[in-house]
Parts: sequence; structure tokens; C-alpha cells
Amino acid sequence: MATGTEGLRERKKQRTREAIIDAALRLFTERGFEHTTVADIAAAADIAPRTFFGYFPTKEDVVFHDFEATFGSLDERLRSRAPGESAIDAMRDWIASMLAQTDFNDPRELCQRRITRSTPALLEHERTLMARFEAALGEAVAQDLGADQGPLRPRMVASAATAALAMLEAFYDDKVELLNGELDPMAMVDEALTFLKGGIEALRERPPAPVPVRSPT
Amino acid sequence: MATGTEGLRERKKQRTREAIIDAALRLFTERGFEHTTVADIAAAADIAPRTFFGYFPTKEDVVFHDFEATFGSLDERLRSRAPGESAIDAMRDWIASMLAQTDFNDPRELCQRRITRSTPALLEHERTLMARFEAALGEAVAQDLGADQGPLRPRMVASAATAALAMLEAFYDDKVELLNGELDPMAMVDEALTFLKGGIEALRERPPAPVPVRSPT
DNA sequence: GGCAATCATGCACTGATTGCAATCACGCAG
DNA sequence: CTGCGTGATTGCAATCAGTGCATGATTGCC
Repeated sequence: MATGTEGLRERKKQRTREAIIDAALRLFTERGFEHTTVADIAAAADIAPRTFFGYFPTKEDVVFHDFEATFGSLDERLRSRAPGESAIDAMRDWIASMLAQTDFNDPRELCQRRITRSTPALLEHERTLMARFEAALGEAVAQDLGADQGPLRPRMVASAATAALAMLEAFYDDKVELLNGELDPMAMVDEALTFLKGGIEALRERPPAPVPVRSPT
Repeated sequence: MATGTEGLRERKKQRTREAIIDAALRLFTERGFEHTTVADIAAAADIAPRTFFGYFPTKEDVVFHDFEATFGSLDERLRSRAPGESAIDAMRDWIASMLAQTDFNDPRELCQRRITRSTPALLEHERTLMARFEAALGEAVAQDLGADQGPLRPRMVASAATAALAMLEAFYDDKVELLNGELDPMAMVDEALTFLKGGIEALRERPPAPVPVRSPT
């Protein structure tokens, strides 16, 4: 019971997964995402091409291998937040703990960002993943605001919040300059929260909620 | 100047383009996007499969055939706005005129929305296109706010605005219910603007802008 | 040891997309 | 009216992602 949490099977699978990720990221960095075929990755990871798809549904997904875990983490945090805690505050807390445990020098993360930035297909896929953050966040915010506020407000909040989240990724891209300038990522986050709260506040005072859509049955 | 603005060649090309769009949308509606091959579309439009790609770079793009025109329209509106007019106001104006000339019964638009809503690949592609709106809007807003405000604020504004824009699309989806309830799309837009302005205002009072750096694409 | 659930593969196939080279047709000049 | 040059249309072959299916190899468990 040294490293493995499960049986031999699980450990082996995990090792294969890691091998695929390592091989893929290395090749992507060397030749670029588009110039690397799944067959190349399979060869480098020492598995059959067909096996690749048993681990990742698409070539893109290898790059975002940690998404499910990260998303699950936020989703869980939002769902289990204390009754009085707002979704936005929960998110702030989540980001803080996330930043705390992030190694800005992890070569994997670094190359992940670099490759994504220069590959349209990956940017596209990333947006789709971000949309899931947005959806989860929007749902939580909607709960806070109440159903009578309509569907638009939570979405706007979630959307703006996600934009801030996206900005945080710049810390991977340009970490050197940013860290040298001793900038605090949380300062950005708090700026975003100020914006969100200001917006919500402005709506609270003003008009009621339009867009009811459909009457109860 | 009935239909053709240019020579026969241009008109013919336009006709072919329309034929492709019509054929594609019809087939997509009948069998679904995924169950329609480019070959099917080509056959229905009476062209060679290879020719299809001379008109659209991907199968997805047929569905958003009017994107370039629409985007160009907003971009133009933003760039040519009066010196005193804010980007947000310009956008509101643009949306208003856009809504005014929109036929909510155009079968093309209707099926376009219906198909997109039920096809992951199209939703993904749509997000990518939306990102261009967001970018254009963000750029204009950044100009309004000034460079000293940092890159995050304009992005949040643009992102939230885009969320509102996305909501508007619901008017195609559920137009019956919405129109019956005599809801004004512009009410939604104005709600979004209230949110944005509230957010911006909250920031204006607050601290200056952190976060420099960020290489544009 | 032996059975059932998994996992890894090999193979064949669908379909999008692209590069190339041969044609074809439109618009213009003679 | 006729011949050219340029852009449009095609056919063909090839690359590559992703999928379904059947087979053999492993592993977990009784």
C-alpha cells in the first residue's frame, strides 16, 4: 500500500494514462498539436492506437486531462457551500485554495497553456470546457438570487466571473513578468468580484425581473 | 439591380451558395447534423462534394452562414461610433436595429437555432464565433475605459454583454411563448446594460487596475 | 484452479478535409 | 464571333480522427 490506492489494475491504468499525457504533451510541444497524430502519441506511449481512445475521447482532451478533477472540485465546493455563503464567495474561496496549491512552474501546466494558446482547435475546446464552469456557477448564482430574478442575471454574473477566471490563466502564460511585478492573482479575482457585486447591486435597486417565460402549469 | 450586383459569374456563385445552405439546412432538420454527410449536402445541392469546401471551410460553417455579415455589422458600428458615444451604447443601438430588421419567422433562422441547440459540435462552434463578438466588444470597451484600467475589466464587460446577447437567441427558440407574453427583447438588453454599468461604476470608485501584461493573439 | 469482468488490440469502415492536376465556363480583347 | 487568361468545378488519392466489433490477455474474486 505504497502508492496504489486500488488494485494492481487501477495502478496500471493510471500509469498508462500518465504515459499518454506525458508522451502527448511532449510531442505537442515538439511538433505542435496539429502535426502530431494519435498514432504518434500511441507509439510514444507504447500502446496501440486504438487504446488511446479508451483513455481520452478526443485528441484535444489529453491537453485538458485535469479538467474533470478541477471542475469537480469547483462544483463540489459550490454545492456544499454553507447556507449563508454566497456562490460568489464560495468561488472566491475555491480560487484561493486552488491558487495556493498551484505550482506555477509545473512544466506540464506551462506547456499545456503554451500549446493551447497557439492552437485554434484547443482554444475552441477550452471554451467549451469553460462553459461548464459557467453553467455550474450560473446555477449556483441563480440559487442565490432566486428564481424571480429571471435567467439572465445569473448567466451574466457567471459569464463575467468566467472571464476573470480566464484572465487568471495569463498567470501561467506570463508568470515571469507577473510574479516579478509581485502581482497578486487574488487582486484580479477581487476586482472581478467587485464588478459582479456592483452589477448585481445596480439591478437590485432598479427594475424587477422581466423574462418570465411560460406560466406555471 | 434585381438580384445580381456583379456579373453572371458572381450571381451564379451566390446561387450555388444559397443552394448549399438550403440543402444543408433542410437535411440537417430532417436527419440531424451528425447524420448528414457533406456528400449528402453536395448531392442535394447538385454540386461535387469537393466543391462544397470551396464555399464553406467546414460543415459547421453552413449553419452560421450569416455570421460574417452580422459580425462585420457590429464591428463596423463599434468602430465608427461617434466620439462621445460609448461602446455599450453603440452596441445597444446596434442590437435595436438588428432586432428591428429580424424576421422571427424566417424558417432558416428558426431551424438554424433548433439544430444548433441540439448539436454539441454546433454549440461549440457557436461559442467560438461568439468569442469574436466578445473580442470586438472588449476592444471597444477597453478604449472607453482607457488603458490604465487594465485588460480584465473590458473583458468582463464584454463577456457579460455577450451572455445577454446569447440570451436573446432564446427569442428564436421560444418565440411563441415569449411573443405571446408580449416581452420586449430590448428589456433584456437594458437589464444587461444596467448590470454592466453598475459593475463598471463599482470599479470606478474602487482601486486602480492591477494586472498588466498579456500578449494579444 | 477457474469464471466473469476488464483491458488492450487488430481490423475494417465512415467521414471530414486537403492537395493536386485536369477541365470548364465567364468576361474581355481583338 | 473567337481565342485567352483567370477563377470555378471536379475527380482522385491520401491523411487522419473516431467508432464498432470480435479476439485474446489480464486481473479480481470465490
